[in-house]
Amino acid sequence: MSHIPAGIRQTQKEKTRQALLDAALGLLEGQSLSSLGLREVTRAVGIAPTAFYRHFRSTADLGVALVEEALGSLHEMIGTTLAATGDSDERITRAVDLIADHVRTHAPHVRFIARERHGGVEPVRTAIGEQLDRFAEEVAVELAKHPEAKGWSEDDVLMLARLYVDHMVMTACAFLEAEPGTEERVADLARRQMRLVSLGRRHWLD
Amino acid sequence: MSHIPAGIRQTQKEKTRQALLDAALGLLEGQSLSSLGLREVTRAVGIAPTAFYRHFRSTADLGVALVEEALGSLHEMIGTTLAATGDSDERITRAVDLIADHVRTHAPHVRFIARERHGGVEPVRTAIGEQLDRFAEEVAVELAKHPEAKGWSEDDVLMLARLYVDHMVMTACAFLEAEPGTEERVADLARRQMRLVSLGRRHWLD
DNA sequence: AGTTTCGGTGAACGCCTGTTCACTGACTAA
DNA sequence: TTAGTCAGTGAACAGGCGTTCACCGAAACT
Repeated sequence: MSHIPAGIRQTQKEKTRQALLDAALGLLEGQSLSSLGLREVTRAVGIAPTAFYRHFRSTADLGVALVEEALGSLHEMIGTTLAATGDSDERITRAVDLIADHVRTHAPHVRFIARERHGGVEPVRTAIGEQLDRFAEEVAVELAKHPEAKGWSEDDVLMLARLYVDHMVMTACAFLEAEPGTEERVADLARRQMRLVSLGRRHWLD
Repeated sequence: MSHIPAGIRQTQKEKTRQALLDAALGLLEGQSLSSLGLREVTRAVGIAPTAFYRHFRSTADLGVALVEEALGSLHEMIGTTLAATGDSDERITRAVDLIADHVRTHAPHVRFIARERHGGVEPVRTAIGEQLDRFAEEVAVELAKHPEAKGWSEDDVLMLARLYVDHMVMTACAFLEAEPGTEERVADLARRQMRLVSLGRRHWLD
């Protein structure tokens, strides 16, 4: 008997909710959230359309939940990656490999974020923007710890952090759209771009 | 009597076609192309739904036409901007101002491109991707002309060009989402990021 | 054991959609 | 002047949509 109830009822509800999220994510591989129908999702799960309302107020609400699922778990990953040791090139290689891996294992999630970041559903756009802002702040904190950040203004650190985060998103999108077999070309491009940025970083205070 | 006929008929058809594009662009401020209905567009123009087919095969077809309208005219602008004289900082300032201006005067077009670049309609995604590829190549040609490109491999020039183009798109999106009054902060961030990239560029061959 | 809670149901509401078809009537070309 | 072209029409079809409501039955609480 656990302290948290987690009865049969709550468990089933969570399972159905997850099924709805999974089904929606699948359907969203080929369309945008603003054209995703509630009936479409419930049909894919095998429940009545009305049951949808027991879990989400609307498809926009479901979208926000998907943002959480797609990006919520990435915060700690970013922290540990940046805190890792190694010289600049090693860290760049590791970062790009990590992005490639993540896109490979979570393609639908990444596609959803790329699509809805500037998509037609305002609450979802906002949710993604907030998550990316958080990423940038977290990256900034890690960058500030590094000895290379000595003499940098707080604003300039954040500027660099945003550049890294946006480049990360850009790279993820490039992997997503890469024809099978051309991923290494994308990775090589991303690494060289990051190397150039790192070079600029080292000479920022000249 | 012009050599090109351009009779009353053809003129009217072109006018209606443009009205359809304009109406669609307006409707697309609040939704994605994949959820845009053909009836919705014709209703906004004030013609029968069936008349839509006289101009476009589908809404995807209309989307591709919108890509042409939004990006087709930008090629020469990019060329002249990069060919302009001035030191690095002046050129950066001018480029960012140009982006800000363009977003101000063509917000719906920019929003459409941002939204559909990774949107749910494949032909439109492809059309945007092709235009951005062309931009990158054109930027690469201009960069190669510059004395700073001495000793650079062709591949590295293209790498830098892609970074500039993607940063341009990123900046345009940032202007789009900037709260009124915060545009100068966005511009300042973009300029510093470009300055850092330019710094990396200068030390690439060290 | 009795009562309440609540995830899921199925019918029904009014409205929307893309596409077809035969059609009209102003412009065009002979 | 006559014949043809063709942008735009309006009705009809067969479906889709989001949302409402009263209802069921098993789990949860007392």
